[in-house]
Amino acid sequence: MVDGKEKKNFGIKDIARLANVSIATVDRVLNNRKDVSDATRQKIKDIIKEYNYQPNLYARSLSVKNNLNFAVLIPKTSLETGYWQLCLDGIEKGIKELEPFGIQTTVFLYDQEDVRTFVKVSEQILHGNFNAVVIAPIFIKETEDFVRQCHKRKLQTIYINSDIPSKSTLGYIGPDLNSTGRLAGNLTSYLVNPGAKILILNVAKGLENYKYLDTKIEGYKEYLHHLDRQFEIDIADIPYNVYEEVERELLRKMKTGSPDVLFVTNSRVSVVGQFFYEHPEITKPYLIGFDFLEANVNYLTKGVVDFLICQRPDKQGYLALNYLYRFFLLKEDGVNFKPMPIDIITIENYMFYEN
Amino acid sequence: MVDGKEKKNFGIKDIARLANVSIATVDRVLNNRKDVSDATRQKIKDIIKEYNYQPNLYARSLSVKNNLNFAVLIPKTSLETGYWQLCLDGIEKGIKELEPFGIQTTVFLYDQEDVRTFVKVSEQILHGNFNAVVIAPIFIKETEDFVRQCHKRKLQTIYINSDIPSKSTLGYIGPDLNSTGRLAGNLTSYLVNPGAKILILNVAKGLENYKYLDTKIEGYKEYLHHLDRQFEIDIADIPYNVYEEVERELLRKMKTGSPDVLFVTNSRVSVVGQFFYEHPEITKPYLIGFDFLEANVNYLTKGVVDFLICQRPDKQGYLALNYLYRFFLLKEDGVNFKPMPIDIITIENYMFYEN
DNA sequence: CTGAAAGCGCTTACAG
DNA sequence: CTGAAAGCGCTTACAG
Repeated sequence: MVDGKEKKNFGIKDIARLANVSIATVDRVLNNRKDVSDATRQKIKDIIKEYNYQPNLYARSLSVKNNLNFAVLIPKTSLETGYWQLCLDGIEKGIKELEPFGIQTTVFLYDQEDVRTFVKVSEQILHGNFNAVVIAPIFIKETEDFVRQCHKRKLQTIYINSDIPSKSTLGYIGPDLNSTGRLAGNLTSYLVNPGAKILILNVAKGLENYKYLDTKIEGYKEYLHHLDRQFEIDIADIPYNVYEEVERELLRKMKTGSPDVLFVTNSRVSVVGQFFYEHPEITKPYLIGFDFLEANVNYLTKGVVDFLICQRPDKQGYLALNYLYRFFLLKEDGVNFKPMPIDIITIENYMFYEN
Repeated sequence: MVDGKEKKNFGIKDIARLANVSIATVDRVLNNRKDVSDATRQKIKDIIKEYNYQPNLYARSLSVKNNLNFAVLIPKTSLETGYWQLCLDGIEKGIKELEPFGIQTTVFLYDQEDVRTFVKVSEQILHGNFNAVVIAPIFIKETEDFVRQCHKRKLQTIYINSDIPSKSTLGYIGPDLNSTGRLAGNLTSYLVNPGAKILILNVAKGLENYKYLDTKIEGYKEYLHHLDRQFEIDIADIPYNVYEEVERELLRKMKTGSPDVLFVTNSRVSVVGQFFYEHPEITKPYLIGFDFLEANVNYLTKGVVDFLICQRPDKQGYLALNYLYRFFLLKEDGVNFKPMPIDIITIENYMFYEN
């Protein structure tokens, strides 16, 4: 090495030299440990400030023998709700990034149609040796019980995807559901004339977290009512997993005066898309729905779905792990509420989404 | 440390032990250096595969004495085009992340209204000791000259924000301009009836990179013509920096039959917003423009601007630095073309954008 | 073709 | 209250 004159980063050694102490003492000051006299502490702090010292996080990570274990508790993907796969993708990306820091993350999946599976895996987590758990709540009461147990055992918790009343220790990362509904209302308002017929389709009967869609619907209605344009708003509840039921309901609705806009409150918009694709004789209303799932994008490209509102489920999971990392390793504070961006996807920008 | 049983990461030492060689030899294989017999090389490769060895990038970064110097060459922010500040924000974020890796990045700003400033700083870069330069091209010819000089000196180049015909070595990260225009056309199509009057406002006369807006306009017209709905499309070129000119032109246009949609081809939509805000007596058409600038968002919240199409300028700069890091440190390949997401922002989702 | 040793910037017992 | 030394997982001259 004869590069000689190259500037090294200003590091802990330099501080020690300038302060006439050992690096161990500098380390004590940096990490706010005790056992340092006020005089030396102040001297070192001054030097840190003067030279604008920035710790090398990679060196820190390399030397610290962290033993962190994180758990992730989310629903498993089903055919009907490919949504959770996206969430898992982001989580897996996060897991890979944390591995080099010596952080082990274990994913636990539960069946969102079977509360017993939730209880079962949540107990596994309690008996495992975890420092924190990322939770996507579906079963409100059981999640509350679980979180209470976690806190007893000093297990940090953080919610993603949907918030519930009883608080986690580190907050919530996910969409603001009311705003999500309002945005759908906003888009709707550009599509129709005063007095238009609007049909809200809740293709969610049978899903446990069904209730949380109400917040979206409220936001939607609230926005439209506020415009005061005499819209005729109707709502239909349909089982989430039976195409025939959707078909029957839609055929019925279409007979009694076709709506101008169909607002599907969740990712099941592809089923509605399928209906209009298979019934080309029926004039298609504008169609708005949620989530960047393959089936949904498929009907978007066919021109059947007009707008998809998306909330980056992958980013939620990724960010949650990232926050845990920062909380434990960088000692930063928790989040409390991190609203995700709400994206509008059409046939002309879907191809650039999320890369 | 008496944690004893905790699993260490499987590392270079373990490979060395299993292969009965020294860690130096393992390193040679890992980094594809020569001076290793085929037999040992194969043995080591097998072990790497079998145990799915993942190098600790932070250890690597810590040990490697990299001497990388990057340059960034972008326009400086002006009152009229706060856009470049956003770009700079992302670049500064990237710079901070690269610092712990011992990478020094220097930002050079030029005046997009004065080509001499571009020539001047680009020469500084050539005489500095840089390994790569991130360029936001405005002056086509001068950029081409500069890039040619860079390549002579083995300086890697990468474009952001807008692409130009003569190639950089590492590609382009930015929006696809034609698609951006098409998306605006797509939104327009939802707002109007057949035969509607549409006015394209090119508030860019006097800007050097004026021409590149043509690509957007082409995409816009192309999309609308394709719909075959007898739209009446008009276009107006207006100086980019004089409100009075915008006012005069708009007053004139409004007299000869008010358009239904105004499409402003760049970030100057706030000036048009200002016009309608100051002329409440005039019926406002739908208003579509570009970029998440404070002034634009301001008129979005006032309900004057309807849609802002945004291309994450901060992310471009950040990604460009990230790619350089990966190219030099992780030895990954270049990009060639990385289209940015194209976002649609309205009064109901702007508050969650980009956090 | 191969290995022993030093070093990257930090943290962590341990000894005083 | 303080410091010397070992170690995190890699890379890099240097010696053979």
